[in-house]
Amino acid sequence: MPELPEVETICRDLKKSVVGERIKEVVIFDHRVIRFPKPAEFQSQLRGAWIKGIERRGKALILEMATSRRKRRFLVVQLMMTGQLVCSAQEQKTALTRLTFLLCNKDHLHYNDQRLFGRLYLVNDLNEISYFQSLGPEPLAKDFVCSGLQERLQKKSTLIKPLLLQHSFVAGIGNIYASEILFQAHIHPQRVAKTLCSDEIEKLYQAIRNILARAVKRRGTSMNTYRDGYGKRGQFIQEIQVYGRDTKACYRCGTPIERMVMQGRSTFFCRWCQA
DNA sequence: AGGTCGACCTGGCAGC
DNA sequence: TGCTGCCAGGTCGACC
Repeated sequence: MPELPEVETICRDLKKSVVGERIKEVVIFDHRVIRFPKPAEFQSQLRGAWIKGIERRGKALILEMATSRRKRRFLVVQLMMTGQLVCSAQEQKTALTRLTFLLCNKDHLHYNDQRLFGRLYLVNDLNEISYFQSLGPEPLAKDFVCSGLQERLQKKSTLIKPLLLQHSFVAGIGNIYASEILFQAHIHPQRVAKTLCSDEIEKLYQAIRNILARAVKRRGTSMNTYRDGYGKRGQFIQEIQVYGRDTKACYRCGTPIERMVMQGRSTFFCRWCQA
C-alpha cells in the first residue's frame, strides 16, 4: 500500500522520533519478515546500535545504523502492501506486530504487517538489495525534469499505466497515484507510452509532481491499512478523484468512473475526461 | 531485451 | 451464522 507520499510521511515522522536513539533490544515475533541476514544475526547486530539517520528511496525506508563495533550498516524496510512502522511511548503491540525495536529511551518501534509481504534487511551496502540496483529517478527530486521524462517515454512501447508502476521507470508511484496522475493529466491509461505528444507529456510531468507533492502535504492516503509514523491515517483520501470510485460520477464531468484490470491491477479512469 | 504474468501471504467482505 | 470466493496499495522471477 504505501506509495511514495506515505513512505515519505513515515520517514519524516521517524526522523523526529527515533533518529539519535539507540536500540536496546530487537524482539522478533515472526522471523519471516527478516530477509537478510539470518534472524539471530539481525538481532545481535542491531542490539546496541545507534540510529544515525533515516531516508526514503522509492518506497523503501533506509535507516542508517552505527552498530556496537562502530560499523555503518543500513536497516532497510520495505513496507510493501500492508507494512507499518509505528513509534509509540507505550507498548501498543498488536496481533499484527511482527517485530519490535525496544529503544533505550523506553519508546517502542513496531513493525506491523498483515500480509507478511514486507521485508527487512540489514546490509553494509544498499546495492546488496536488488531493488536499489534497478530503482529509477525520484519524481520529486530537482533532477527529474520533463525533457528527461519525454526522452525515456519515447522508447517505451508499453501502456502508460503499467509503466508508471515500474519502479525502474519512476520510483515510488503505486496503483492509487498512477490512476490519479493519469486522470489529472487527461491521459487514458491504455495509451501506448511512446505515442504521447509533447503537450501530453508536459501535463503528465506536472501531474506526477503535483499529485505526489500534494499527497505528501496531506500525509498520504489511507485506504485501508496505511498509518503514519505515529499510527494515524493520511488525509489525501479527501482529494482522491478516481481511485476506488467506479460507477460514481466523475467530479469534473459527471460521467461514471470506470474500473478495468490492467496486468492484474485495478485501474480507475473517466472515459470522457481521459481520451 | 522488453514486456507480461503469477506467486508470495493474510484478512475482510459480499454473496449465498 | 457460516462457508466460499474474491479482492487488496508491491516486488520479483519466470516465461514468451
